[in-house]
Amino acid sequence: MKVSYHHGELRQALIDAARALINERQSNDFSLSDACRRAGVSTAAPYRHFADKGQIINEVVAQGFIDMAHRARAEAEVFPPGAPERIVAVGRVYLAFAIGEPALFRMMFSQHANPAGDDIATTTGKACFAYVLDEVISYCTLHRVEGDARMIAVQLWTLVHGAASLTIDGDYAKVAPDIDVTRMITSGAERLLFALPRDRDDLQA
Amino acid sequence: MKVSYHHGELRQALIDAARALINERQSNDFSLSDACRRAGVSTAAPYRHFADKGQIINEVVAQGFIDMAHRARAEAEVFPPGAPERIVAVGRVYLAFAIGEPALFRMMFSQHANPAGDDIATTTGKACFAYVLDEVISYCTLHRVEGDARMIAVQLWTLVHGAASLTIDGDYAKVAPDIDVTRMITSGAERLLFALPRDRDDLQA
DNA sequence: TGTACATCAGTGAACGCGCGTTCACTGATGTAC
DNA sequence: TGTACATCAGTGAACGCGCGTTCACTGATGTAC
Repeated sequence: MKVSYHHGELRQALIDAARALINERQSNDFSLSDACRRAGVSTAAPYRHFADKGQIINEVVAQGFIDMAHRARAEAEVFPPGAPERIVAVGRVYLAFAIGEPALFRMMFSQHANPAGDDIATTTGKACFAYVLDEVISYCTLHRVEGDARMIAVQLWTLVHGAASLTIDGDYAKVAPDIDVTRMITSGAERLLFALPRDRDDLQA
Repeated sequence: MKVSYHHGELRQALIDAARALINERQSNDFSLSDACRRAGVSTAAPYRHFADKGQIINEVVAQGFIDMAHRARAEAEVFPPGAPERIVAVGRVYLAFAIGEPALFRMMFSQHANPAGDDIATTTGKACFAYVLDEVISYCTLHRVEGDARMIAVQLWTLVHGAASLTIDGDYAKVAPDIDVTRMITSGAERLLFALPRDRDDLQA
């Protein structure tokens, strides 16, 4: 029930509406007018709170990163530092986030940073990525995993990110519909983390 | 020089124009009118060759897949069957394609297939993915690589795809600007292909 | 506690814009005889 | 080889649409005295 002329929480309401629209339409080109309709205000109202549409998108992306990092942390911190389950938890949250809000996920990862790189979306994105990498690096350090910990962390991130992308874009379904994505990631992560390289000629071109 | 009233190659010219615009604007929402301008025809002309804008997009995506598969094949077939360089070549082409035409790459992989899945974009996409997987599977089979060849193939695909995505979206730059993507992929691929699992408790949750 | 008033957060109408698509048309092309 | 004519591949003007944004405005809120 609308009880007063002033909305009170319009800023956040518009961000929420935009996020909902992005997810419903599975597309990043939601319209600001739609978001206003959903929030129950006129199309001019947003300009009290945002400079333009782009700023709302930035805010939505930023909140996405905050949510994702928050969920990952919450799931990981159940386990003690160094527990392998922490890495599994982070990966699971990453994949679940992509499946839960695919269009938002795509937007989060395809914002080309402004040159300065100091907008809210870039900042929160960096923090989120850094956390993901840190979990793996901590694990590697604690367990003296062989190899460059930072590179292994990037490899795990890349594997999970690729799996999330190919899943939500329906590409696995086209050519490997039977694949169990979680199992695929887990087995890949094991090999990346724990593998002893065989003594053989390698892939170096 | 326009020599005749009839264009002659308008169909392909429009596809080319659309592809060029997609790449120039780094965005999938190019306008059909722009493509017409570029091809030097009126905005009504496309409707002699295509039902609607969507059909042009499908065609662009399909040609993208055909190009990518063609290039990968060309680079791979320089080496004899079973050579590890074949896999490297396919991965290199995959990454180079993404870097060369990032917006097209994104469109290719985020077309949600129509329910029937029988449009040209889906068909060529399947063929392209299948070829990528087959290269790895053949290698694994020939060299009796330990583990499920199909799963390893999907893991390599996923790793390369993730790397391509994170590269073109500028995400590595945010948090690991020093990473050498090619080296990261190569080292990851080696571990995925040649690793002997260590005897230890694993990541199974 | 009451009141005057500055500030704030909305309204609703309008704008210019570029879009995808349709329409009746016209000039070029290819073919049958 | 020449001609009549059906077909084809364009034109250019117009359409309706929804968009992001601006504008002058108004009603609600909060505060100083």
